Amino acid sequence: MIQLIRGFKDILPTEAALWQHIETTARGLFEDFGFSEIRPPVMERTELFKRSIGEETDIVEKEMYTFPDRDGDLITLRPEATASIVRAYIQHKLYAVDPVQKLFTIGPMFRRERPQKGRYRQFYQINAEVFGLDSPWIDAQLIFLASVLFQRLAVRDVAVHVNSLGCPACRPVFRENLIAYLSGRQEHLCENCRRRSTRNPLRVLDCKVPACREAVADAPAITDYLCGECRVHFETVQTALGDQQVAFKIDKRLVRGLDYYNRTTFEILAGALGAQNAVAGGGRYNGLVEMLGGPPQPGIGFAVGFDRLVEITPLKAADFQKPPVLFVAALGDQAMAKAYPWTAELSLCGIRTELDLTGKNLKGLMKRADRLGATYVIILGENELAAGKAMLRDMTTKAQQEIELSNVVTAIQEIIKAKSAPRE
RNA sequence: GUGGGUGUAGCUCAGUUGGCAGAGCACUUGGUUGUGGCCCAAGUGGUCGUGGGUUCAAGUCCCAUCACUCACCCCA
Repeated sequence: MIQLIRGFKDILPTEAALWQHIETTARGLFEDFGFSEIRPPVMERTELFKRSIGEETDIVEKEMYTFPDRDGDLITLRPEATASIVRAYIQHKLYAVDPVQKLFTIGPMFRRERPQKGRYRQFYQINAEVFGLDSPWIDAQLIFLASVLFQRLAVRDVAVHVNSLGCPACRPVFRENLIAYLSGRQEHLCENCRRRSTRNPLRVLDCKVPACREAVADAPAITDYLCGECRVHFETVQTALGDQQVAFKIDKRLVRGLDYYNRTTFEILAGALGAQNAVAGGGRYNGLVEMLGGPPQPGIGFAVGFDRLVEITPLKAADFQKPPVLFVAALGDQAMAKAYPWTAELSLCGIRTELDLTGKNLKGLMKRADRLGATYVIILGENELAAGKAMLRDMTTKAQQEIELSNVVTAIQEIIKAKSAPRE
């Protein structure tokens, strides 16, 4: 048997219902806050990711699905969405229409890592990106949006971590100080961090090796080196979050893996996830648009790990299934010939109708209707045909009533709509 | 890329010292001529992940391999 590729997975019908619910919730939330959907392709020129994410990152160095196209051009399955969205913003000159663009997208990403809990080679993200705004209020709003999304999905026990990475004016100063600090304690650092301590010293701060954590416990904090503008920016973000009762923690070790971040960065962590505990992460990337050939417009965005969200929401897939409202039990060829057209009519009217074609006897059909969770069963057999009627059974009350075959479609519609209307 | 754990029916899992391949659930049929859930009975269903080795005999022991899984690393 041919099996699916390692690290990939099927979203089966029973789970897909919950996925749809999460997607609908996210979509509705973003739209209410003025975001529009964008759907970039899942493949791009390799160069795009190299330049945006950074040559020295793990993603680019060893995790991308990259291969030559027929003509020899290198193309890559996207490991994240921001690069593509920035590319689209530039390529279609969206900034010319309005530099301010608030966009979201939902779709699969690909990274060739070793699979484990909460980590797949094809995984899904909900992304939100905002271009053209440098205001700290939008930083806060994005963090707020992410936390509202979790609330709406009944997710509890998440921790919002925020930090500021400064800007080209202040980060270099911090960087120099950090390098100086690290050079004095090389012997306490792991092999990775020794290598990183000059090349990418900020990454040392979030190393999880206990010895490294200890060694950098009293390392200089970026927040002490912020320039005036960055300081005010960061403070305003905090004020806004506080005003909206978003609980957060300043995490001076939060530096994040992608090269393009500056100023605000944040992560949302969930305890229930095990080692892969980040459900969302993002930050500001002023300069990225320009670096990729666009105008100097600021940007900020975040990604939510869809698969991880599915794992931590207490919502149950079973609650989102859509069982048939009406199950049609037609006994015999004549009954089937009669039932077939009006069954389709009911479906076209928006009533979930299941015309059973298994050819079982009535007992078997009733059993099947029950298992499918049908609200009503309509029985059409020889007796009913002879009388010009069909028998409608309410599966919860067991009450049965006869329906005239002459106007069976409208009669059933009225009964079903009368019952479901009060719930609106 | 590196380590640990696990692979037996559709699902969840037993399987003793190496000695006939098992249970519960699900499914099919019947008990009930055309009425579901509960109950009872019978039945269907197996490349014991795969390949090799040891043995009179392997689900069980050995080697290899694949898959899944958890962790390292990194991130959503």
